[in-house]
Amino acid sequence: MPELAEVEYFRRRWNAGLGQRVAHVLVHPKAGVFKKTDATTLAARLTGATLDASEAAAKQMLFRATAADGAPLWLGIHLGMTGELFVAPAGHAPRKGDHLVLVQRDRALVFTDPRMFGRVLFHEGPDAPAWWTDIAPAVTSPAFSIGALTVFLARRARTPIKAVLLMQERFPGIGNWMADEILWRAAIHPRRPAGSLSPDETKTLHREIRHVATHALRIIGRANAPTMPDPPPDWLFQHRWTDGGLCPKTKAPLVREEIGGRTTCWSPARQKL
DNA sequence: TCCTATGTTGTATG
DNA sequence: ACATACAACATAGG
Repeated sequence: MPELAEVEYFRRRWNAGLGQRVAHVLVHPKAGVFKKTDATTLAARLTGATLDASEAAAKQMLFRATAADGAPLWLGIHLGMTGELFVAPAGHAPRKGDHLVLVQRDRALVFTDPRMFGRVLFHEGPDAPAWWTDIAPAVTSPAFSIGALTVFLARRARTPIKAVLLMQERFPGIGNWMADEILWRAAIHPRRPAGSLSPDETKTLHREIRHVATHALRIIGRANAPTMPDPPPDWLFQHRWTDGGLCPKTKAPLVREEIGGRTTCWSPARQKL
């Protein structure tokens, strides 16, 4: 489920636990989400630690904590395809798929992920780990310039633009639905080779990447609702999975096909090859 | 039963 | 070394 804005939404769900001590930690150490982490060490070091702050970048979240002995701890979570964070009562009994639970006095912070494409990362030390600092600059930051975009498209010249937009090394946080939303707004066909975009199209693409990211963060990422809000009905998002769905701009039928290994939805009336 | 799924990574090939 | 394409991971729900 989670792309840029959904990750931000889930990150904020754990805000209730910031500034609070972790009384104990429940893990399923053999779960696939701990493939890159020693779950036993993580559980031992987070027990008695205090959660200090959190951030989101790309599709990852970082929770900073201070161990009982004062050491700085860094907990990373990637939600994969089906991961979620939620807050439960302190007595929460972990169910299948609840891979990591930070139990505090007044609540339990739960990471659940049935499909287990998500990952938990852990680091101890004064400096932020590479898995956090190596994340590419946000598409809403000045570093994401038209020049940088142009260079990247040229390098991936023969790949369909849809597949290129999913590359996290340049478009951190963009996922399947955001990529389709961006191309639909920019009126660019998802099969267009990345190297075939004109300077004007590149400029439009750049503008719409920022537009979709900014507004998704505003609508979904900043929401406080207990269930995640959807974008408004004039976004492609609301229509992309409906059989016989119509383009909100042209009212013509939408099309779904696999491009770059992912189901892609577009409006043939406004996105031409 | 069969198909799909808002993601990443390893591997083969050019 | 770099670009490109695709299978594999694991599970639930329609």
